[in-house]
Amino acid sequence: MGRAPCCDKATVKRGPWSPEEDATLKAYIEKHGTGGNWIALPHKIGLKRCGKSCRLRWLNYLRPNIKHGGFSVEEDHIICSLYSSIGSRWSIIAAQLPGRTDNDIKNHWNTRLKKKLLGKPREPPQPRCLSVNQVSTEVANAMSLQTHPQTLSAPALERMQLRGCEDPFFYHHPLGDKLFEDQHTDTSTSTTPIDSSHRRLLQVKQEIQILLNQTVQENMDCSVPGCPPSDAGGLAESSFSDCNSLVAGLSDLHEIFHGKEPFLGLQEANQSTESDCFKEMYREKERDGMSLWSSMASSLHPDSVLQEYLLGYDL
DNA sequence: AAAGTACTCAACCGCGATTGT
DNA sequence: TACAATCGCGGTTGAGTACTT
Repeated sequence: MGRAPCCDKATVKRGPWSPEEDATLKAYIEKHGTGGNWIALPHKIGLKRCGKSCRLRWLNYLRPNIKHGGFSVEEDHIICSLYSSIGSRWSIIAAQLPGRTDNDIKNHWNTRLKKKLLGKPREPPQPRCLSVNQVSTEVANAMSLQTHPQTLSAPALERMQLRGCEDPFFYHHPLGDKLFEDQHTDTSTSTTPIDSSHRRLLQVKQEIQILLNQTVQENMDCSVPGCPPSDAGGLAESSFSDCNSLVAGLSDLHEIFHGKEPFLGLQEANQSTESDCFKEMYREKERDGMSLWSSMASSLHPDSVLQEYLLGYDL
C-alpha cells in the first residue's frame, strides 16, 4: 500500500506551465492571496493543475522579486559556506539570499558550485547507518574505516572537502580561494566582492551562532544531572524538534571527526532515534570537552533564519 | 550537418511535519 | 486523541538546449 496521491493524476495537467496558466495563477494570487489552501486553489480558478504544482510554480517562479540565474560571487560564497556548515538545508540557505528560491540554490549547487569546488562528480551515496548484521564487521574494521574517508557518506565527504577541520567557515580555506580565484585578482580596493562577502558571512555566522548556542544551552541544561528527565530522557522536546533537523548534519560531522565507529550502527541495532544519537553526542562532548562541539554550535540560528525566510516569502 | 553527449533547470515525487476537525 | 488533509522540504527526473565529435 503506497501513499494516496494528493490529486488525480489522470485529470491533472503536468509538465511545463503555459503563459496563460501563469497569468491565471499570478492574477488570482495577487488579487486574493492563496487562501491558505493550495489544494483547493486550482479548482477555484479553473486550472487543471495539482495544488502542489501551483504552489511550486508561485514560489519558484511567479512571486514578486524572484531572481533567476546570475548568482553573484557573494551569493556563491554564502551558499558554499552555509552548505559546509549545515549541509543541504536549502530552504535555510535560501532564507539568507533574498529573491532566491531553495530550488534555484539547489540547482546552482548541484550543477555549478559542487563541480567547481570538488572537481568531479559525486560518488554514489553510501548508506548512512549500518545494518544490525553489519555491526560486528564494522567494529572489526573500525580502524580501517577511520582511516579511509571514502567510507563516509557522499554529503559528508563533500562537506569535509569544503570545510577546514578547525575553521568552519571555509573562506579561510584554500578551497575557498579555489572557487573564487578567477574573481579574486583585484585586491587594490577595499570594496571588492570578497570583502563584502566576508562581511555578510560574518553577519550570517553571528546570527546563526546565537540561536544555536541558545538551543544547545537549553538542551544541555535539561540533560545535566539533577534536571528532571523528560519522556525522551532529558532533552526538552520543544526545542528538540529544532535540533532534530540538525542531527543528520551532526552525524556527518561525527563521521568526519570520529570515523564510522559503532555509534551509528548500534543506534540502529538498539532501535534508537536520532534524538538518542544527539544525546549521546552531547554526552561525548561532556566527556571529551572537545572544541568540535563549540564550533558546531556555530552552525545554526533558527530564529533569525526563520525571520529571513518569512521575509523572503512575504505575500 | 548529423549524431552523440553533457548540462541546465523546471517540475515532479514522496515523506515527515503541521494543522484542522 | 485520532485521523485526515495539507504544507513544506529535499531528492530526483527528464525535456530542452548547448556543446563536442
